[in-house]
Amino acid sequence: MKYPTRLSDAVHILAFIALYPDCDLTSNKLAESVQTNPAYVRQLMSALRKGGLLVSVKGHPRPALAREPEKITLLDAYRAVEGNKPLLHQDIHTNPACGVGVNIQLVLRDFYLDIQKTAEHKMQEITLKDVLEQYHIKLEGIHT
Amino acid sequence: MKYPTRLSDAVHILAFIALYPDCDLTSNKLAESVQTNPAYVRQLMSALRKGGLLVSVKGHPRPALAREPEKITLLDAYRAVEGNKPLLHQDIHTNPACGVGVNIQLVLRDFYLDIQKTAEHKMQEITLKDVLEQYHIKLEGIHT
DNA sequence: TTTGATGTTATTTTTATTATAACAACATAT
DNA sequence: ATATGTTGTTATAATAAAAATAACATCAAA
Repeated sequence: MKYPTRLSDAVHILAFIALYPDCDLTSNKLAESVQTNPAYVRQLMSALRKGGLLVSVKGHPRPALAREPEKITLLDAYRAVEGNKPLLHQDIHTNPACGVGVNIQLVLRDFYLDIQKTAEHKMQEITLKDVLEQYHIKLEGIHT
Repeated sequence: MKYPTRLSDAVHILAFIALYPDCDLTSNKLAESVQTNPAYVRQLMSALRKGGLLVSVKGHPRPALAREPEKITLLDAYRAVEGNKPLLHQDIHTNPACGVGVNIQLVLRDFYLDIQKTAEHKMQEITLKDVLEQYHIKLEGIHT
C-alpha cells in the first residue's frame, strides 16, 4: 500500500487557511507547502467542503473555514477525508466454513469497534483551535 | 484487500492455539482457517514468538501460548506483528522550506501521539482471555 | 474577452501488504 | 539410520490502496 496521509494533509490545509484568512490561497500555494500537486490539494479540499468544514467557489482562490476553528475537530476532518474507514482492519477473507475463525472475527469486530470509539472520542476532543494554539506556542519558542 | 490484517490474523492464530492446546496444529491447518498460505501463518507466528507470546519448535507442529491468555493483550499482539507502526500517519514529505507546514506537522505529531496512547491503552485492556470468553458466549448463543 | 483558478474525472505511479516458492534444519516414527 | 513431514527463514511476485499526474469544462475577476 502506501500509508495514508490524508488527515495530516487535510489539517495542514485547514490550518494554513486559518492562518491566512485574507490572502489568495491557490491550490498551487497550498501544494507547495504540503509538497504535492495542486490536484491532490483540490481533491482534499473537495472532501473538506463536502464535509462542511470548508467553503470555496470555483475559480476563486479564497477558501475559508466553514466555521470557527474551535468547532472543527480532528474527527470532523477524518470523517471528511477518510469516511468511516477504521483504524484497525479485520480480515474479511477468513474461511467461512471454519466456525472457529468466523466467530473469532465476529468477536474481534466488537473489540475493534470499542477501540475505534475510544480513538474517535480523543480525536473529537482535539480541535483546529488547539492545533493553531500549539502552532503559535511552537513559533514563539523558536523566536526567543 | 490490502489493508493490513496482521493483528486480526495474529489474534486468530493465538485464539486457535488456545482453543486446541493438545492437538497437532500445523501451519497448514491454521492457514486453512485464516484462508491464507502456511508461509504467511509461519511468518506471523515467528513475529509472535519473537514478541514472547508464543513458543514453538522447528519441525514440531505444537505451538503453545507463552503465557496465560489473560496476560496476552491486543497491544502485545500489535507490537509483535506491527512493531511501533502508528494508527495515524504523518506526512513526512512536506516542504521543509515552509515554516508553517513544518510547525503544523510538529504539532500534529504531539496530537497523534496522544491519540495513539489512548488507543493503545484501550488495546492493553483487551486480553486474549476476553476474546476467548466472548467467543464462547457467541458459540452458546448459536447452539441454543 | 483574456487570464487564471477551481472542481472533477480518469489514468498512472508508487509502495505496503499479502501471496507464493524454495529450502535448510529439525522432530518423529519406523 | 532413513524416510516423512513440519518448521523457520529468505527471497521474489502479485495485489491493491494511496498519491501523483494529466486533462478539461466551468467559473471569477480584471
